[in-house]
Amino acid sequence: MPSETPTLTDVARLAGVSENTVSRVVRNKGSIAEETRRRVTSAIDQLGYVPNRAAGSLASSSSLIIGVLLPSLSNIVFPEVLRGIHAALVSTPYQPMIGVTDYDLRQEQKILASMLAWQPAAIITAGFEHTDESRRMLQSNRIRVAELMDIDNRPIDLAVGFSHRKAGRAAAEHLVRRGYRRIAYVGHDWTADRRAFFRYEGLCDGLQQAGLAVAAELRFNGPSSTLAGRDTLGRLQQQAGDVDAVVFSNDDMAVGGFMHCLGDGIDVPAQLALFGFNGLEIGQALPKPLSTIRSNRFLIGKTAAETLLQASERAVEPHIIDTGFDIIEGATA
Amino acid sequence: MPSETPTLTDVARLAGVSENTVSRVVRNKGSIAEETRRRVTSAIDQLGYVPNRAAGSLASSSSLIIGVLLPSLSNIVFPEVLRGIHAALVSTPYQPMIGVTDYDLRQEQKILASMLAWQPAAIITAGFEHTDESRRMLQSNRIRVAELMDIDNRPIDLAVGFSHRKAGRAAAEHLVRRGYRRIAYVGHDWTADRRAFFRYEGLCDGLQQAGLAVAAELRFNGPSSTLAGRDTLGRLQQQAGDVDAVVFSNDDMAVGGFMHCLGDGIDVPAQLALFGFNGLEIGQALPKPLSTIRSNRFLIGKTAAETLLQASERAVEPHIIDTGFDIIEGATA
DNA sequence: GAAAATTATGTTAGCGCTGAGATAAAGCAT
DNA sequence: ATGCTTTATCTCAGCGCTAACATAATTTTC
Repeated sequence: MPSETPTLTDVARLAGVSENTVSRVVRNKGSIAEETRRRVTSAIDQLGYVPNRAAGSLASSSSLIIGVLLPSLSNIVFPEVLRGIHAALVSTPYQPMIGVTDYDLRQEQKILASMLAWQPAAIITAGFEHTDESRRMLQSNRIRVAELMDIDNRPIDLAVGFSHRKAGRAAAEHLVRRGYRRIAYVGHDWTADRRAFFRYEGLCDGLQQAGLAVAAELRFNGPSSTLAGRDTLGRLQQQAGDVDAVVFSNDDMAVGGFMHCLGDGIDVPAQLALFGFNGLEIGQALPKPLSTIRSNRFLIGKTAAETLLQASERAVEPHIIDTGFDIIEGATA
Repeated sequence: MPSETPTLTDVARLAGVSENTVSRVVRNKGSIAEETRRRVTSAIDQLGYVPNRAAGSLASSSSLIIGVLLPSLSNIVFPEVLRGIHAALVSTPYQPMIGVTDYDLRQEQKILASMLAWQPAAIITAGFEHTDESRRMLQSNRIRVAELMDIDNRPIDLAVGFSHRKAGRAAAEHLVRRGYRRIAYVGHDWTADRRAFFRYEGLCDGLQQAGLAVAAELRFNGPSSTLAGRDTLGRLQQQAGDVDAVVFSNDDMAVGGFMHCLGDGIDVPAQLALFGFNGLEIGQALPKPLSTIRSNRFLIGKTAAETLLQASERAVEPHIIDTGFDIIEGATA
C-alpha cells in the first residue's frame, strides 16, 4: 500500500501489466489493446497517479517545458504574447517556464543557459537580438526555436510576427492620405526596443514616398510610458510649433500625448493629429478613440506555440509566419 | 573527448575528483578544500558544464522550479506580481513556471496537478480560493505555498498582501474627510474577483462609520476594463443623478470613468469626484492625476518569493506579511 | 598522546521513467 | 500448414544526478 505518491510501478502492479505498458498508455504511444488501456487508466484514476516529469525528462532527455524569454513584463504587450502562448499550451502537457531579460542580451544569455539545463522542448523568444553565445546555444541545440514579434530578420528556426517597417510605412500612408503634411515623431529609447526603430524607418520611407520627411522628432531617453509620451510631446511642441500630426512610437506614448493635448486645450485632431501603435484598449477608451495600428500580440504567441508543437524537428529552411496588422481608423488622425 | 553536453562525470574526471565532490561544489554544499574547489570550477568552465536539472530533481525529489498560478495576464496587476517574483528569483537558480487559471478554480486545480508533477520547490498563487482537491494537494505536499494579494484569510503557509477591506475603508475615510457625502460605487463582476468585493465591503464599513451609505451603485457584468468603466459610469449617471463622488473597483474602471467625464464635459472633481484603486501609471498620467490607492504588486511578488526561499520548510503556524498600501491624493477626489 | 570531533573526500545505490530490443500472440498470404 | 508481417506486451539497462554512509586526513580536547 503506497502511502507516498504512486509511481508507474504501483500503477503497473495494480493493472497487472508491465511498467512500460503503463508508460505507453500515459504517453499515448505505440499500440495498446483497448482492454489493457482501460485497465491501466482505471488503475491510474484509482491511485491518482501523476507522472514524475523529472524522471521522464531524464530518461527521454527532453522535457515538456517551453522556455519563454521576454524582454519585459511592464509593457502589457509581452504579457499578452505570453497569454497567447499559454492559450496554445493549456490543453497540452507542456508548461511554460518564463524568463525576463530586461532588454539585456547578457541577461538573456544567462537565463537561456539555465533554461536549456531543463532540456526544454522549445524556446520562444521575443526578438532576434542575441549574443553570439546565445545564438550558438540555440543553433547547436536542435530544439525548436521561435523568434517573435518581427519578421524583418532571418530567424534561426521560426519567426512569427509582422513587418514593423511595413507598419511604419502604413502609418505614414494613412496620415498622408488624410492630408497631413507636417508630420512629427515622438518616441522612446530604441536601443532596447529595436522594433520601434524599424517602425520609425518605415515611417521615414513612407513619408519619402510622398515627397515628405519627418518634420520634427523627439525621443524620450528611457522606456515608453504614458507619462513619457505626455512630457515628450510637450517638449516637442515648445521646440517645433507648426506640426499638424504626430506619430508616436506606441500607444502608451500616444495616450500620454493625448493627455498633454487635453491639458493644454489642444483640439485633436483639428489642431494636432495623433497616431499610435499597438491598438491597446486604453487608446480605444479615450474620449476620441486613438488612430493606431493593431498588432496581434495574442495571436503571435498562440501561433508560435502551436506551430512549434506541430513538429519536434526543425525544417531545413527557417520558416516565417506573418500575422499581419490592421489600421484602426480611430478619431485622432 | 565528450562531443555531447558534458556531465558531472566529465567534470569529475577532468578535475581528478569524484562526481560527488563536483556535485557538492556546484551546489555549494558541505565543506570543500579551497584548492579542490578551484580545480573543479576551472574544469566546469573549461567544459562549459551546465547541470542537468531533470537528473538533479529526480535524485533529490525536488526541483528548482517555483510554480506560479495567476488568475489572468490581461490585467496588468498580475504581470507586475510576476515581475516581482522574477526579480527575487533572477539571481538564484530557481525558475518560475507559470500557469494562468482564467479565474477558474477547476482550471487552477488542473494546472496545479501538472505543476506538482515537477516537484517544485514552492507554489505561489494569487488568491485564496481553491477547490477542496487543490487545497488537499497543497496541504499534503509539504512544499512551501504562498497565497498572494490578500491577507483577509488564513493562509495554508504564507500570505503576502494587504487587507482589501482596510483599503476600501481608507477610500471611504478619504472621501468623507474631503467632504463628499453622496458617494456611489462603480464596479465589475466580483464573483471572479473576490478582492474587489472585499474592498466594497470595506467601503460600506467606512461609510457606515461616518453615518453614510453607498448612494448608488452599478456593477458591470464582466471583467474590469477602461471601456467598462466609461460605460458603467455613464449608465449610473442616467439612473442616479445627485452623486458627488464615485469609488471605482479599480483604476482601469476609474480611468474609464474619467474618460466619460471628459466626453460629457463633467468637471472633475468639482461636479464629480473619482476614486480608483491600484495606483496604475495610466491613472497618474491623466490631465488630473487620479486619486487612488497604491497596491504594491511588485513588492508583493518579490516579498513572497524571497520569503519562500528563506526556508525550505513550513513553519508550524501560517505566516502573514502585510505589504500595506498608500493613499495617492491625486486631483480627482 | 589517545579519544573525540571536525573536515574533506570517496563509494554506492537508487530516484522514476523511457528507449531499444526481445518475445509472444495473432493475422495473413501462399 | 508454413513463413512473414503486424500487433501487443515485456525485459532491462541506464539517463545524470544526489543522499546516505563510509573512509581518510586533520584538528581539537583534556
